[in-house]
Amino acid sequence: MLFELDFQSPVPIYKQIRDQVVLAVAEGRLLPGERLPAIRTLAEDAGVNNMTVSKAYQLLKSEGYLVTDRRSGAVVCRPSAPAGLDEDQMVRLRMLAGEAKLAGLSRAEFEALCGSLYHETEG
Amino acid sequence: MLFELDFQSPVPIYKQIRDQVVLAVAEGRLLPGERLPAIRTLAEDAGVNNMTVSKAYQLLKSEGYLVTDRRSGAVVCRPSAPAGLDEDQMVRLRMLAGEAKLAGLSRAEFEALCGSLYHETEG
Amino acid sequence: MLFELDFQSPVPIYKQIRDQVVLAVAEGRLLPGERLPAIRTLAEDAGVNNMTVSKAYQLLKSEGYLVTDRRSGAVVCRPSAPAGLDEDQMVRLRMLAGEAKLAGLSRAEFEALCGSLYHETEG
Amino acid sequence: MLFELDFQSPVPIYKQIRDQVVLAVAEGRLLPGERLPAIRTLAEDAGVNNMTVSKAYQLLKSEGYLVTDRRSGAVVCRPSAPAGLDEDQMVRLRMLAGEAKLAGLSRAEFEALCGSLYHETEG
DNA sequence: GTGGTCTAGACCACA
DNA sequence: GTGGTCTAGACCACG
Repeated sequence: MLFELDFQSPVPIYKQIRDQVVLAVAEGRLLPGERLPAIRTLAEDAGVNNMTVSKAYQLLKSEGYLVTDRRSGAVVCRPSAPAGLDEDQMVRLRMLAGEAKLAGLSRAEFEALCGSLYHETEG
Repeated sequence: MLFELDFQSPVPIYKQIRDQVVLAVAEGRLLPGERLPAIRTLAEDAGVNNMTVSKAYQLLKSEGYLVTDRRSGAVVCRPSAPAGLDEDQMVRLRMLAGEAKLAGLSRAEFEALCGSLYHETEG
Repeated sequence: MLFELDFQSPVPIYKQIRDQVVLAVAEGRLLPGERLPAIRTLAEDAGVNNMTVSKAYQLLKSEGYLVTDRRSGAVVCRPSAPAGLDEDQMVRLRMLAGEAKLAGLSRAEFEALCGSLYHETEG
Repeated sequence: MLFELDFQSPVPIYKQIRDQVVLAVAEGRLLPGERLPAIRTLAEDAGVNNMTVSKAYQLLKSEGYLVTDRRSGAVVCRPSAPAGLDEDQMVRLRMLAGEAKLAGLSRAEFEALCGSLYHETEG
């Protein structure tokens, strides 16, 4: 099963789905060209509303991680024009850098940690 | 002025305040022991409600970035026992590592970026 | 009716709500997995503001007595990893032990009293 | 030094002073007939406002733990007519019994804990 | 429907 | 002066 949803999390469910798809792609568990389950299927499996899954898929589409083909449904794809992190992502990363510093990590430790997390995603 | 709030942002205002305080501490613009503005003062300056600021301060307190002295109000402090990133922070960082990868950054580039953001906070 | 609030009490209303929920759980009047009334419902029934109830619920959540399921609202739960009394609770108990002694109770009487109060909560 | 005040505690300072006097009496560190420091002295030593100490002393007086003699100042005394715990104390103890139960303590464990805390105060 | 957030006031306890 | 609490509304995100 691809998804582990936490209904008690403050993170919206559609966001959790989106996040887990992105991670799966980054880690190579989901390959470009591969099909995602149909909305109804996934919704039933995960015990959530169709609308919730639909929202997640639309978000993924708008971010370029997904294309919907009329015949084959939702298909994974890596962003066509990778252009570095966008502003929102930079803000989040900067925030984490600050928190890491206050949490006692040195710059080297923080870099190493980031690298190892990137590596993990090598799958 | 310490705070720049974006009232259009989906990020709650109390969270924006919290974030900016944390960043300010990390960047050395706010020193441990320094006093934060009184709730009412900040609320008026920023044009938001007292309770919004109050909520931000309580969040900061619960995270250990702030203590409220019964005599002198809100005082900045670095977490007494820095213990690395917590689980939530790790999840956020891991997510960013994945997104960075899909955005076309190499591991080295990502590490360098993280390092530079950490460095920025050296203030 | 689950709640009896005393608006004259110096104890904040949100704290009273929190206390009564905890007691109800301890006494078995509220079972793990059971739903608590919706914030608005409870607020209206009790004649208090939504935010007051909301604050009580958030406090209960932070203490692990409550989880809010994104689909079905507030659900009671016993702390997953019961780990004895925390420091604050120990301080309060120690204070009471001292007061009991000064109130003329012998050690045996105090123990018996504590036991009987625990027993009451067997519900 | 008799007092250790925590200015960052949510417990009011006057209440902390009152609590520590009561504990000291219960533990025998303060004996009936003994004099407490003058308000001004204590206030200066502890770095708090005269009013704060005064409030604590008045509270202690109203509870019967203290009498003020025009010549000798504030004098410790055990309550003249020990009459068991009052209603407020019972409520607090009952609350703790419930919390102890939810924290995983058995009735026997709770009783033993209460007993040991009482014993500690034997000093 | 749910909880989360916010406003524009207010009162109180504390120091 | 400070923070803590509360009210009576409101809007939004989520499912």
